[in-house]
Amino acid sequence: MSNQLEFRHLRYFLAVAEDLHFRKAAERLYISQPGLSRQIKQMENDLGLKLFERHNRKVILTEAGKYLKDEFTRNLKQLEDTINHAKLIHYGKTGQIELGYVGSAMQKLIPQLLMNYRETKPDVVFSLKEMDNKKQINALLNFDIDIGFVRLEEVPKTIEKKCIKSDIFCLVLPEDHSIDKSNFQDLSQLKSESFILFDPEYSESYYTNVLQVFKDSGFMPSVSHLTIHASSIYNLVKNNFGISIVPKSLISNHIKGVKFIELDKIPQRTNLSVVWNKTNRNPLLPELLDLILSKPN
Amino acid sequence: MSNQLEFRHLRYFLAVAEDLHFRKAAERLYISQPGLSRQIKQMENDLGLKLFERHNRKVILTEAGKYLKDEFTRNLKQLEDTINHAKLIHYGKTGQIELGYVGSAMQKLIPQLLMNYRETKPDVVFSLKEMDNKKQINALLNFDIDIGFVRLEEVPKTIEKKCIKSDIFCLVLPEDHSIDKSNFQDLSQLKSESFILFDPEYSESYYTNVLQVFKDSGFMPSVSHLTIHASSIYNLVKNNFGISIVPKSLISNHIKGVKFIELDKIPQRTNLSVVWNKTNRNPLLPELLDLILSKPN
DNA sequence: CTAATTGATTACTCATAGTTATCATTTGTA
DNA sequence: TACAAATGATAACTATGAGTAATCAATTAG
Repeated sequence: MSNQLEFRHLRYFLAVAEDLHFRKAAERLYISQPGLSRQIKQMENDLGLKLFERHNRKVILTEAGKYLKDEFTRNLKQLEDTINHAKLIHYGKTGQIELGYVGSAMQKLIPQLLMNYRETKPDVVFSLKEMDNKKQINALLNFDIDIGFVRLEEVPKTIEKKCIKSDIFCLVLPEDHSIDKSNFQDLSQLKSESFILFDPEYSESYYTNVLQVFKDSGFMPSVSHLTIHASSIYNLVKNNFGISIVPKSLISNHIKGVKFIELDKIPQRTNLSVVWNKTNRNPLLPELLDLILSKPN
Repeated sequence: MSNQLEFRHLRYFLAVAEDLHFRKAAERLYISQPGLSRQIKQMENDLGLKLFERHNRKVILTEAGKYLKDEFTRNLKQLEDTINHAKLIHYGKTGQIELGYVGSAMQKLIPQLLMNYRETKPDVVFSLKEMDNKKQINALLNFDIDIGFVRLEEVPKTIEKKCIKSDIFCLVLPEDHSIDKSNFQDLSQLKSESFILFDPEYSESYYTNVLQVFKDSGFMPSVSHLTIHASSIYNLVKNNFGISIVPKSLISNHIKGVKFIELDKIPQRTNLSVVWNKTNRNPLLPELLDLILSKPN
């Protein structure tokens, strides 16, 4: 079904939809009227719906036809823009950057970065893909992305890495928890709690880093839930399913029902790094890296 | 240029872009390798750019090719969604409504209307077109739109009209103008000012209505600027190019640098009306009209 | 050094887009 | 009422070009 559909059909359909007149449309398309009639009919069969109501001496669009007229017009226009942009890329006038990131980098960093970059290079197309640390490294090696934002300490030799943000950890507690900033001294106060942590599947090295925090406090936590999204953690904590530890940068102002305590005494930090492939030849990459690395981290 | 391009080419290109291997891709597409090679080459000629770098024993995407891979994938996906939606329309499961409006109706009314409607019929596609009063009437007669929002008193016989909002006028003055709510009594206080008004080209009947306001106050205003957008009026007034009169509904909360005085004493109102074609058979229309007309205006 | 892998080239064939000629139906008009 | 013009559908034919099989050239692996 709808596998024989070609652009030709769309062009023909749009011509008829505009003129509502097969002969005129055929003339405008430089083909014969019977040929046009047949193509439209074939298209109708193919899509499994009637595009036109043929009355004795007039042709009108069906409801579905009206809808498709608008959508196909948009679609062809978009395709044309796409091709023009591809030509710009081909002739080195502009380009695109494929960017991978772990969810936590989307909080503030990447939106800001894109806004800054867009000021100087408004034509560049960004393609954003949320992926975990491992996937980003693989994607860099295959040139599927040009640049990544990861929480990793170790990367392969061909991958370059530069830390751009060092974050302290924060405790996440339900709003009415007995411990708060005034009486908190040490993590060991919480050894009997159950914890909600980021899934090690998502970032191995982040997980071991967090576990080290507990080890340093002299206990191993009982882990009740593993999750991938910070918002799930907040929800679970709010509803008393456990408590958690997250990097400070994952905290935004408007999170209701939980409270945070900064763990500024412990040595562990979670580092957000830019990573890229040394052998990547994307001409836009050096400038983008300059922009990122020139920032006061 | 790029007029021979067909969906076939996109499908073939995407297959090769995914496999980076002509033979495997050809197999997957159930065609022979030479056929595939030729189609890709033809596509490259047609677009005027190289999609792949063919090395001795490996094929890689060019920058433009990478970009096109993403875009074409998106495009085909979108097209598929479009066709599925058209089928829903065809089988009467849902539909689309083409809606025309004068700019001033976009302020609050239409967004709210759409939000209300979407609650009950989330699948219906709205196609919004800003058009002046005359164009909307024509579009209704040609069934190019299903419903319109106009400021008109007279409409043709086949067009139905119902007033949904009656607005008083407001004076628009620069913030530091000597006249304000406390000392304003009558428009004739402003007979020596120059006025910025909506272009009669955009709405004849609105213009004559406004002129009647002045006539009733015993003077004809000197008109310094004509414009189509309310925001231009506010900007011009702010910068002391003149003062103006606008319908109250065009005023939003966050307009800086100007002040407004309601003209609640004068009899003129500017009416916003829904208009539709009696003979329109769009099955979604009656329900939409119900929703609009049931509202306390 | 041979065998396997891979994309390009060449010469063929066959499916189908497009053509010409014609029909059926309707509408406007003499 | 009859005749000419208009409009889309149908049928039979043609020719363009998508797809094929066979082969080549270049490279890599064992």
